[in-house]
Amino acid sequence: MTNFWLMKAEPNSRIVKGKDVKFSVEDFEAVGITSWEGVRNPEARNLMKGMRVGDKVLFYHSSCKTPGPYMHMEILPIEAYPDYTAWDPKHPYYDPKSEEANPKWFMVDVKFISRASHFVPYRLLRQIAASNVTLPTGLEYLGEKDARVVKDMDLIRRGRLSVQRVQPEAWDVIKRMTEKGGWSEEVVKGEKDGEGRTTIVVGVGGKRKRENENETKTVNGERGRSRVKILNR
DNA sequence: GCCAACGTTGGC
DNA sequence: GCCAACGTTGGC
Repeated sequence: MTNFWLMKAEPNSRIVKGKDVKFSVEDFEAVGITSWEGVRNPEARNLMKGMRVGDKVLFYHSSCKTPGPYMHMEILPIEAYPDYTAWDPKHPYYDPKSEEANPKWFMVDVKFISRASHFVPYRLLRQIAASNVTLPTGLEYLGEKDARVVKDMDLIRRGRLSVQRVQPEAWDVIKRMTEKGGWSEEVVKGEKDGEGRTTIVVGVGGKRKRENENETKTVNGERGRSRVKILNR
């Protein structure tokens, strides 16, 4: 049975021990196949150990201007194997506690399959998770159940793990969103208003300039208790 | 740069 | 085994 996952990578340059740890969706597409080294969290490692041939994975852009998942990559026919970068003192991912005789960290190989037609911003997923009744304009093809599925994602509930399990229902929602879109990618951005709340502007069909086709939604800044207020303008 | 969430470390 | 201090993650 196919299982679904999410794995995070950083698309922006960041120098660790003189080496750039950047790995964007463009980098991934260019290289095609890569080992997923550098995971240094026990829970994330254990999840990788449970990955099987053909499992599907969302490739997630993290620590960047517009974070979010891309479709999709696949686990190659090989079990998790020791992450040898942990043994190299000069490597950014060196961990003196991992010995060759008794490796602490493991990795899998993944293959690039395809990029999303519509990139799904994390902020949009948060907005969907926060909207109890009204889904953002342009996303009418999603139902209340879909919103609940998004709300239940580890990505929303926990956030901080770099390898996560994705429920089949959540995979289905993300997949539909990447196929259908309905929002304007360059427009989905968070802005603080005067009261410190985050304002999320969702453009419809890329018509950002036509004011009356847009809605402005204000999400209460408090974590975990988001409320959506529609301020038509 | 800020900071909340959460994991790890180490003294006891 | 407790828990305070500290470090990391990652969206904002």
